[in-house]
Amino acid sequence: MPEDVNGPQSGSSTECRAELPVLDRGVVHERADAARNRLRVLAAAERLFAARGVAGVTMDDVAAEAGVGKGTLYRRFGDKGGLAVALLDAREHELQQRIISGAPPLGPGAAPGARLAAFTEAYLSLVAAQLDLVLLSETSTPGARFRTGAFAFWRQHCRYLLSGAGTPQADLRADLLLAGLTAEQVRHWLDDERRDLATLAAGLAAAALALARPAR
Amino acid sequence: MPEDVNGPQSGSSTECRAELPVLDRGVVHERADAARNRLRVLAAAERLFAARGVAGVTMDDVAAEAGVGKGTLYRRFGDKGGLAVALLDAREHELQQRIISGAPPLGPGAAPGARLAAFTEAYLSLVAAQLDLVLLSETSTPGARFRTGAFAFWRQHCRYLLSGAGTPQADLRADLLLAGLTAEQVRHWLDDERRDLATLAAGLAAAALALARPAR
DNA sequence: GCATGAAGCGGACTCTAGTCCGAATCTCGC
DNA sequence: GCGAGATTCGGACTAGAGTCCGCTTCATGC
Repeated sequence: MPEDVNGPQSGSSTECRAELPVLDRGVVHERADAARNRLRVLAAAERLFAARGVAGVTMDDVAAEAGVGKGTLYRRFGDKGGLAVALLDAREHELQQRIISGAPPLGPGAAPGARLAAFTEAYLSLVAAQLDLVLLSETSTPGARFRTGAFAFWRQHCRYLLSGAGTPQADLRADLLLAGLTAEQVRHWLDDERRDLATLAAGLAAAALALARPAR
Repeated sequence: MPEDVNGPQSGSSTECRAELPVLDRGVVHERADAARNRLRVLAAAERLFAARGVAGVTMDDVAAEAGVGKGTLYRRFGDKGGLAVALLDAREHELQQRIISGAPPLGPGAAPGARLAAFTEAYLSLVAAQLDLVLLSETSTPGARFRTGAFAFWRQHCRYLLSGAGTPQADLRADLLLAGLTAEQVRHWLDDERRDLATLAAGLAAAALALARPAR
């Protein structure tokens, strides 16, 4: 396991540091060739994934399409999951912004319960829209899910809202809610059980509220 | 993906068919050599896993230790996860029996909420006791978790209890609760966050009850 | 400019899961 | 018993993820 996963790469999130853990791994000095290759790889991966599906693309394919060696790929992104994380970065960041400074009920201003329900629906739809990538990012390595910066953000947000709602053991319940929003689980509901996304979102939002209610 | 995963192998669960989906794939005719090899493989796997840990054992190792070809291994168990499922079979079956015909609050007789809490704790401790095997069985293949017979049992049981408690969307919430009991999640709580098993059990049982409460 | 050391590069290599198919073995009807 | 046909066996083979390390390229101080 490399220590440099997603090195300098998400270089646009510095506001909001005080409140929530948004990562901006030091935007130290990225060498020109490194930057060029990073962009090439990301573009190549996006192209290939779109064309052949995430499962139909090997790391060799990505390296070849990007005109880069495999070593470069791995030095940069750690593993296949790291590549997925990098590709998801923009979308996740956008949702993070809506949470931090967007309009209620997702953004600040609404009651914690309402915000939690809104978050549940918004996050579910992000996952559903990028199912394969999220799945890859969560399962490439055991426990990968818990190690991404994005996860830390979602968890922290849920904990905050649950605490605000007076929920006992907010930490645990935040994890429980997020466990239900795993790509694997969402895929199961959507594909295997053929549930309707909107209905699922409503059901999960209701469940989140049940979880949030303070002890009687 | 083979179609014969875990063929004739869990040949001891026929009672309780009416109430819950316990699988006993036809105990048709297992050839003598096949039976001998199945036992050898299971014994070899148990030995190796105990000695070197699940992660430190390859399928080649198991085949060699069992004195059997790799083809045999795969024909029999489908993949590494199938082997784990077979190894877990006995333990899971025992819990299933306690649920079906054991003493309350786990067994019949107690109120649905109490049974749900008891199930949560009992299942959590089963998972914790066999973390590596359960992890393997759940993650060897995407969606593997949802395909095992054992999972169908746990889910059905939770659905039944939640319905009995008057919970809206019992199906969805059963899945949500079980999502919090995946090996990945449990491992995270136990190993990464170093939570205490007993406290975790209590917290999850409480969360299960919150999930179970009927809409106000 | 240019020397120099650090960072980045890339492709050959390893390791393991999973597949395939000819050969061996078993079961059943006679 | 015994032959026929299906089932099982087993090890060589494939594919793809991830590692390694000598070579190249860059950025900085002079």
